[in-house]
Amino acid sequence: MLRISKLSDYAIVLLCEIAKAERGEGTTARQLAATTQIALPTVVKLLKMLKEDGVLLSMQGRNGGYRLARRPSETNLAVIIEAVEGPIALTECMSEELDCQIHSKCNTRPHWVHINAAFRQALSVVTLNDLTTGTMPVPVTLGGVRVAAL
Amino acid sequence: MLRISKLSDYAIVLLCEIAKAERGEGTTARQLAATTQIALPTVVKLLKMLKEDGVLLSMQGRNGGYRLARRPSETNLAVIIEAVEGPIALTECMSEELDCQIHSKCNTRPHWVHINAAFRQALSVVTLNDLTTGTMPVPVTLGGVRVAAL
DNA sequence: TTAAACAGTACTGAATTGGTCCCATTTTAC
DNA sequence: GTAAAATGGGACCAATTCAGTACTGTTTAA
Ligand code: FES
Ligand code: FES
Repeated sequence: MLRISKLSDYAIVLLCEIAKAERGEGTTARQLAATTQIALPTVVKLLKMLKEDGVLLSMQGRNGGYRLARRPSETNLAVIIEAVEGPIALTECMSEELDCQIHSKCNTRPHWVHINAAFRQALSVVTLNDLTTGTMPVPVTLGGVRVAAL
Repeated sequence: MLRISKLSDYAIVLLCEIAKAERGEGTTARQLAATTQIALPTVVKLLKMLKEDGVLLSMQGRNGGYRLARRPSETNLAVIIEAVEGPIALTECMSEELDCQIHSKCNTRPHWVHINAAFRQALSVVTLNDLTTGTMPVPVTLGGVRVAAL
């Protein structure tokens, strides 16, 4: 099927919510669970991951909570998805130094490197700011031909 | 992890092999299993899928086998992957008409449509011909900035 | 001192994926 | 005419990955 995981999807929703609340102050896991309808344990798990990867900052203790580590305009989808799912590597041989005996003399690898980069770039141009304010997508061209559908 | 499935990877390998053998004539599942080292039942399964989606033509009977339905230069990665994994839909709501209650007022959808299109395009510019002859990737630009890494 | 928050880790059940098996049908060689 | 070699079409099982839960500890401020 080739889709991003549910957890990544949730993470994006959570971060949008945090970005909105940012006008005031930090947000707690409990509040986020309430407003997004995502189960609290799941919210907690995701916020931990995002913190770990430097997307969020956390404050412990009584009046603690989470805040964005960077501005909404500097927090993009590629970073978010990588925080939840790990590095974007469309094929096995892109992430690990595997043997790859099947591809006899690998003509395919350079193409995958390229596809991988294009995909990551497409993700990275979309920021939290775009998602919360409704900015339109950046035009994309491939081989000189405009791509962006719709 | 966000990667294409092993089966898609195998399918690409198989098709490269068929494309190479095409100089002569069609190829059988048994031959492909032998040359690619992929287990015969798996090869059979994949060839069926590719046939079903119109990527391959099949001939039954004693001297039967498989051939490409179109020229190598007209058979691209997007089509191959879609034959094996189904339509490219990075988020759930892109394929099914689901309710999507979580995203309050969906600002995200247009961006996903865009990312999806960019990704599919990146896949579709790579053809079997490129993979077997070692053509270099087409340049990609995003918002005017050249992307293609390496 | 206590309550509310994050930190870390381990575990379980569900869903998807990868891989196998079986039998039917078609075609050709002998 | 018959047997062999190929595809056609299911159903099926095993292994991995993913999603979700639970528990226990640490920090901070009222
Ligand atoms: S896929 Fe890794 S070398 Fe070909
Ligand atoms: S993701 Fe489907 S409408 Fe937002």
